[in-house]
Amino acid sequence: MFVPSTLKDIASALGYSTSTISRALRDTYEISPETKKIIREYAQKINYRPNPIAQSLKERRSKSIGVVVAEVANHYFSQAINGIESIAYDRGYHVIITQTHESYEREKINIQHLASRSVDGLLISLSAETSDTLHLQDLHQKGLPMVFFDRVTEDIITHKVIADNEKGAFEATEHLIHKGYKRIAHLTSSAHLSISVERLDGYKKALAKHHIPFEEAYVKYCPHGGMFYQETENAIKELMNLREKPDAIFVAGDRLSIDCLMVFKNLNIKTPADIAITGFSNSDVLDLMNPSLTSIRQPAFEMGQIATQMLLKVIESKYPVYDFEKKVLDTSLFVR
Amino acid sequence: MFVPSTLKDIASALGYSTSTISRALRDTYEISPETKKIIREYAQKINYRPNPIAQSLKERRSKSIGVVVAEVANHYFSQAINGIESIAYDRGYHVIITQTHESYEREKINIQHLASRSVDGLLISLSAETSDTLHLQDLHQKGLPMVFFDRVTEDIITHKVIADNEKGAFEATEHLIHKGYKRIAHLTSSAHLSISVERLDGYKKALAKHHIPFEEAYVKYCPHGGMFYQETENAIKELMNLREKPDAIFVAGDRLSIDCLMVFKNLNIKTPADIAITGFSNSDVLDLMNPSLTSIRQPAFEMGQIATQMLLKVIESKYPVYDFEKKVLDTSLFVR
DNA sequence: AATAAATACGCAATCGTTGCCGTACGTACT
DNA sequence: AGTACGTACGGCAACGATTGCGTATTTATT
Repeated sequence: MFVPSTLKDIASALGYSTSTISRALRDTYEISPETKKIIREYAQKINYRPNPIAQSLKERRSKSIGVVVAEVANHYFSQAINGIESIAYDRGYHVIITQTHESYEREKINIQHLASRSVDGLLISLSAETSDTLHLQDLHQKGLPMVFFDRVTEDIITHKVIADNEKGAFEATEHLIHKGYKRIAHLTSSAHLSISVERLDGYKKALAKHHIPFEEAYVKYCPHGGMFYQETENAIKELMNLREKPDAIFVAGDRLSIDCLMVFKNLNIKTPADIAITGFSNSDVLDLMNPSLTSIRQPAFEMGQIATQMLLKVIESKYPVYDFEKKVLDTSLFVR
Repeated sequence: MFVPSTLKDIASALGYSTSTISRALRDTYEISPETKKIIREYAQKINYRPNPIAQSLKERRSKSIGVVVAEVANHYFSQAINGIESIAYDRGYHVIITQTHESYEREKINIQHLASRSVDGLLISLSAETSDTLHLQDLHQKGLPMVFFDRVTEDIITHKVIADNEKGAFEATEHLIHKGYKRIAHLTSSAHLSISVERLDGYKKALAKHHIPFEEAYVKYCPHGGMFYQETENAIKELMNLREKPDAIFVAGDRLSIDCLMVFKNLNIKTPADIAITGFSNSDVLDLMNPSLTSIRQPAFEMGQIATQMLLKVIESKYPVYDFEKKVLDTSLFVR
């Protein structure tokens, strides 16, 4: 079986105590240079690595951070993860990624697992199904550092990183208005997600600015964030069956936008002839898509980086942190 | 700071020894039902969770498996990961995902980290840059269970799961031949990757079957597996600058296929007018793409599942395993 | 020469959990 | 009454690494 060598192995091989080995390898001043040399060369030879499990137990930290996202197949999240890793690896932290697949239950399980596994902190983007955050409040109040990104909650006072969703949504909607569309629908994720609220606000503000009345019937929610294709298709069908059919739609989510294009294709809805569309998406293949999608892109990589920097600051702070920040990054509109 | 409660806390609160607490919670027969009840209720009340770090140290296993893939943004890999998780979670294992971004150095670091972090086993798909596998042979011979999927190596005798790459490549190439193309190029990842070799074989066989001579100049390699856009663009440019320009191209990789379409778009190469294309891809948005891509799809989810089942079988085997299997799954051709 | 200080290392406890061994008390049997 | 066994629990060591404290030996200081 797989059994790596330990300090004790080196100690008995070389005739020193484990303390001496440990100190030699950690370069403590009390060990003579010659002894250090002997020990280090031997350790090198047998390719000794300290057991991180034992270190975690001793030092009560694991030098690892847990990440909770909806799904890695989502371009926004995979880019954010790359940002997270870019910082974490540099600082000597390991990254443990978990997916909720937009399920509240899965989110609870994953977070519980990560917490009990002694991650030093958590980077969280809430699942679409999550409306109450008691499972997180509990951990937070016990002192587990956490930073939210993208899908945040007001229930927990900590660092947060989001895109300027309201502005992004405003621009996307206004873009449709400028193109001459007047009956603009809005397809979004579940209602309790922060991004849904903010993007709805931006949508409403754009309508208001241009004196277009807001129609409740034009707003469709997908409680599972588009995890089920049928959810999206039903929403679109309902919109298309309205007496006053919308002539455009603003979609508030990466997966949702793509799914929407799928629905259009399957239902043979032409765009922009039947209905025009803009949507949030970080996909890097949008340029290849037909129909094309004018998109709002979030700075996912930077968001991951900033969230990680914030988290590490809290983790490595010697004193409890009470001063938290909500960082809002700009979005960009790509007209296609 | 975040400090969860321990057996000792319960013990001193209730006046028992830690051994008794431990046994009561693990439902050992030597503890009286009444004592068990008291202890369990208290544990429930304070929401006690055993510390997995301590358990790992004691039991010399972590109930977690490490996954090494090129990048999660690749649809093939994200689907495989979903398959991996679906099995692992059911069996009580945690999944730690790492990305190589096709870098050999990163692969070494990640694997070393996972191994020393006491994962119970490894699911590996090699990076495009990896040509020697000494870092893995070492761990394997020390007894760390590992299963390869997709990008495998012959250097290590263990379970492997791959798609029928040769057949997939054969079908993709033959599809182009049936369409009437005769000068068929082949764009592939780095030459030492198993999938590259197998797909090249399939390509050659299809040519041979239809008496089309194999042209070395028609085969272009991307040593970094398409991680750099320029690599792909240069390869395409070289093909298009040949005296006898190819009239079709078979692309052997998910990322590469998409990148190829990008290059076509950027260089204003029309397909199929200028050049026809087929490629390996597990993207689920291919139907939305323009130009469209006839694709060979691998059963990624199943591959992840099977690899995980194999790995768990080795991990949980009481005796050393010497009988290994190479499972080959069928691919499917989607004509677009 | 006597004392102080520096050098170089070992011992043992600790992190949280588990498991082997021991034992006090009670019950049953010959 | 004496032996045997079962019940219900406690003590202790161990997993691997770290660290405060102790100490033997050498070197420096007055």
